[in-house]
Amino acid sequence: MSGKPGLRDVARVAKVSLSTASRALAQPGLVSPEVRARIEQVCVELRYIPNRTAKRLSVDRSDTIGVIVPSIANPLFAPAIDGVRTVLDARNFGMLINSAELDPLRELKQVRTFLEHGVDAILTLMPVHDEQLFELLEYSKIPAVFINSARSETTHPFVEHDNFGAMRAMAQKVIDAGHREIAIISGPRSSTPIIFERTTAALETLAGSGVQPSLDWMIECDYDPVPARAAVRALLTSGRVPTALVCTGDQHAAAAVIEAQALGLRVPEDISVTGCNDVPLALLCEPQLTTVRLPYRELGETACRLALEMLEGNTPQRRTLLPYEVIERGSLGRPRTA
Amino acid sequence: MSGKPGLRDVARVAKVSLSTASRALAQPGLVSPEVRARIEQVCVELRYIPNRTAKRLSVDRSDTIGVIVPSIANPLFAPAIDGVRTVLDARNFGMLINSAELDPLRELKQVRTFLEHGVDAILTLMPVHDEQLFELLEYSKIPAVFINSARSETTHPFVEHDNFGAMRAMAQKVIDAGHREIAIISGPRSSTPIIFERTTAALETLAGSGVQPSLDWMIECDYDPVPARAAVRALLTSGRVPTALVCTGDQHAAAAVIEAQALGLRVPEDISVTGCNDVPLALLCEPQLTTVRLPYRELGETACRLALEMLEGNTPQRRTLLPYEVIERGSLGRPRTA
DNA sequence: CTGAAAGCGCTAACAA
DNA sequence: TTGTTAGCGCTTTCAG
Repeated sequence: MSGKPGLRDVARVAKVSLSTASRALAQPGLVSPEVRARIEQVCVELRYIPNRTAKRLSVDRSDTIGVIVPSIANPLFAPAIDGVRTVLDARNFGMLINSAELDPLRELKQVRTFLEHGVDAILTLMPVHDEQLFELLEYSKIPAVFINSARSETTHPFVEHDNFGAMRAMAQKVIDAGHREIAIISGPRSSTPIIFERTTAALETLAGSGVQPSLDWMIECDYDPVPARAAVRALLTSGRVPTALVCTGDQHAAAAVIEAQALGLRVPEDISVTGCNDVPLALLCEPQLTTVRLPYRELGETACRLALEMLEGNTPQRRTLLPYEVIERGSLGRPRTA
Repeated sequence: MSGKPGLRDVARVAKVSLSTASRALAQPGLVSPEVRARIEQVCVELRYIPNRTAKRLSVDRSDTIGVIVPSIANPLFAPAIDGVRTVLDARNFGMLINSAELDPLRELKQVRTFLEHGVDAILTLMPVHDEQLFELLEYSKIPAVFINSARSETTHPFVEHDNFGAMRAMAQKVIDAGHREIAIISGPRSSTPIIFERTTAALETLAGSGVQPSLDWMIECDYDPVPARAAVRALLTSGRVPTALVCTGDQHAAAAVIEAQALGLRVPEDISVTGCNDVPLALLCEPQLTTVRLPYRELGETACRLALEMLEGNTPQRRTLLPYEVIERGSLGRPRTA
């Protein structure tokens, strides 16, 4: 009774056996009301704090799930993580989180660490994975769900945005508005399949209307404001100016609006701009961004629910595609010549 | 040997005792090289994954720390969390994270959960706390460090930005530029002491130069783009227009720039705007924001280091004040009349 | 340098 | 309904 009180102490003080005390807390129904009340009473008197580590060791369940994100700092993932947290919270589960910094080998290592820590399931938002990861997951038989990185070769459930559909819809809007002189601004296409998917969707959609952006109208650049703005400026100051800028992310779109205006172009009268994701920034722009909303919070919530379902022994659907929604605001208009 | 291999299996295959196997991994120096090599060999053959839960139970150390944030979604905290992660990563520690949603009672509950999970230390970014929290922390004797919420009554180390100094410096710059007609835009002052501190610093600095903003030039509003813009618009369209807008956050400043421009005012020629924090958004504005940089990543890093130091038995300094840096960009100029 | 044995705090048969 | 007992997988004295 020197250190922290354990269940053993509770039992002694309440004059019951260790197992009765254990049951009183875990399966209250199996203990007589009076005894249970007494035990609960003693718990607060002694300020008993259950030791989950010990519990975990006997039941081989940690009530904790591990989440791997490509980067904690990316604001896009914040709502997704928060979605996970929300559903975990309701179940009193803990969340171990780690950032793989976009490095598949780091992800692999982190999964191993999660395994050591005994997480019950793993969620990953990494866009690409190392081959060994799948082997490890299969070997350890731990439930895992993949967010935004489909794997046709494996059986793990995955949930993703309809990136293709979203971008196609957005591009179609631009076409429908009458634009034909269209430039595309995307993030580094090689970095993640998602950006590649969005770019492809845009391109295919334009092609469907006979529009084929020239190479210098297909820009890849980083998301930081400075390089993004520089890229837009370069595009807008070197020769022919498109009537519309289709961006694969709101960051780029915002940079485009700002930079276009700085060059004296009016948005959308002189040039239209569209984004993707619908982050808060889209509302800060003037005009506000016409964009496609992609539900990031739901991404996390859904993935987490799938994982919990697996923990209960069910086999959830393998693929979950989250819907998009085109949000029409002010940054898309008709081209001047139309 | 049916389920996952344990250290016991490793030992058997390597033909050594359980304790030798344990030592080989934990204190390699105490085991003869040949034996150690054999054991390590077997570990990979068997794909042995150490069980930290078991280890934790015997050594009463989890190599995990718990972090509580007011909100995961707030992009300001992301770098701080990432800072924590970075230093934890280097030590192979895990991070349990939770959001208290700005509710001190939730924080209390989450600390309790962390305690159950056996975290070695706790970091909290919550701005305010419930009284019981301190009692619980003291009772459980767990190392805890407070981020951005100083508590003179307790002995826990805390690290914070020099919010007062930062805002005073920024306000002084505005005064020095010649402004006297100054409005202040802040977040809900009651929500967190930090905002209150910044506002107070600004106010006191202005007062030092005999400037006393009228009540309708002291605006409190939410951080979301829409309410922020609305608030700025109201300010700018109702009577006298200030020559400078001092904002306690870049979000507000960005909204101010946008909205001022939408009303036909030039920044900084007609109206100057200053921010605080120096988030990426500051670079997206045109002109870019003159602001004060507050190191969020370091906030997390430092706090985490302090916690680790405590874990090693040291007693780190109680207060750590992080430096600010005024960043002069384009949104602050001289007033037109000056 | 290596092995045997005693737990860490809790759960879960199995008995009573 | 309650108690007894045997672990969960690992670390760690204490001997050898």
